[in-house]
Amino acid sequence: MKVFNSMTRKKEEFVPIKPGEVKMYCCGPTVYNYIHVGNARPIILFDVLRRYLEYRGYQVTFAQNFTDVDDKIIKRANAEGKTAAEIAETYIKEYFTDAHGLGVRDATIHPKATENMDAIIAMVQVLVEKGYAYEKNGDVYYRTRKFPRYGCLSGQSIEDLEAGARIDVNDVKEDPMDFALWKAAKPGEPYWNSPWGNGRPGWHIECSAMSGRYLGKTIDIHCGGQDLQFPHHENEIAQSEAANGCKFVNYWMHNGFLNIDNCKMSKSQGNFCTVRDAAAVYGYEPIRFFMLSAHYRSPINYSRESLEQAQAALARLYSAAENLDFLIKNGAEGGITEAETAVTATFDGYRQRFDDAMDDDLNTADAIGVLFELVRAVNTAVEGKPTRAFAEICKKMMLELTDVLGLLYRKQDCDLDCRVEALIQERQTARKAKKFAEADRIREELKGMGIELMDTPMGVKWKKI
RNA sequence: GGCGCCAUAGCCAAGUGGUAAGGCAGAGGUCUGCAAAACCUUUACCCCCAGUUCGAGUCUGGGUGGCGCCUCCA
Repeated sequence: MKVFNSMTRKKEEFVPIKPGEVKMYCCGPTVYNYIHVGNARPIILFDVLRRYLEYRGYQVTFAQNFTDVDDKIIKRANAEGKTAAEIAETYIKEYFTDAHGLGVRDATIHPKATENMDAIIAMVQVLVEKGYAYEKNGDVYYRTRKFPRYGCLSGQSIEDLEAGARIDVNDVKEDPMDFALWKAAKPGEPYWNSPWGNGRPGWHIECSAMSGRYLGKTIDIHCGGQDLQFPHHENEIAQSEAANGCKFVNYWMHNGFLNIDNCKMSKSQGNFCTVRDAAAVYGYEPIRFFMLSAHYRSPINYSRESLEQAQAALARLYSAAENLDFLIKNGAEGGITEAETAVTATFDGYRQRFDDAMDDDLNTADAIGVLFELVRAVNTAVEGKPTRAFAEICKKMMLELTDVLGLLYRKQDCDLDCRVEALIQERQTARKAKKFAEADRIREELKGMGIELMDTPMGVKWKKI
């Protein structure tokens, strides 16, 4: 498998540190609000990366943190008269509602900054002892000039970075590029005890500390949005490598932005749309499909049209899958025929092309193309009256690929199923008696329930619209 | 100022130098009591100009147009 490494800016063959195992870390959300559609992009994408690695036989340990102490959380807590912990807890819960809705599996571990203060403080201490950090009035700052590789990820020297830096008046710091590892507590803020007095961690240190604690000093893959490349990931490198004295990350992966009206969607710009709101209009799964329909490093534009196209494309997938379910119940008995065997013989080719696409830096768009080609082949092969056994093999093949992408996870509603089946029976009776007006009336009634019927030689199929 | 990205059909979007995947939308057809789904057919001067090459969407240079990071941000 090849992945584009943001550090070297090249596609590289992926070689894990330990054969058969992958340690990956993804920067998770700061929990002060519902996640927006832009936040969902890395969450979905790296869920697919994890699924694909597992599909290829790797044992994956995947850590995704929650930043649960931070200025924005504190600000919101104060505004609502709650504690920061309450705000964080609320939005962690909401995060999981959205993530599960989007078909995202839980990471192996979801560490929280507040539950890892010991590791964070210990790491800051090491940095101070090694001379990479200094304390000033209860704050601790990282001395960027002490770390020669600073800027390696963003491809910039400290001088270049400073030249473009916006005004940052802070007499406390030795250098404008220095960043906070620890912040002295201000009145009304949550704090923890430390060798430098009461305070809380800076944003960057938690990822270094938790990545080290849960995955080890050197990890295989570290991922996140492109906007984290600088300064967040740059700072993580500086912290981890200075403290641990070894390479921090072998492969850096960054996803492109999600735009809205061709502008970056971000909370700070206020042009964001929450996953919750988008899902209310389009459903969760089309959001996932939309994200995977383009390459992860390209910018994508969120729009009504894009989401509606994703809905329609997904409907084709569901329609094929449900068609197969129907045939598994109603198809011909007996072993698969010669003609059917000829079709299943082609399946390895689809799988291979799918894998090739995913191997090429996670080309999900290409992989989806292969999936649709498979769908057409299956749809064609299944015309007439196929055997149940054949339908079953086709379904299995299809699910094998959709599972890697995390698609087709929509649940069945058993209660609804029973009512629908009963009405379909009534309509069939009417049709046999050639009472077409009555039959059409029932079809309309079902349509009102969001159910669409399809008459076939093998019986009536139905689906949710 | 520094670093970097993108430009493929009406729309979305892949594409190891050998005359363009896939999806959506549109048109025609097959099937159907009527439908729906499905299937078949159909839709591309690959932003412009040079260059390298037997051959370029794909490489090089130069334009034009759009975008990102250098500040909290997925």
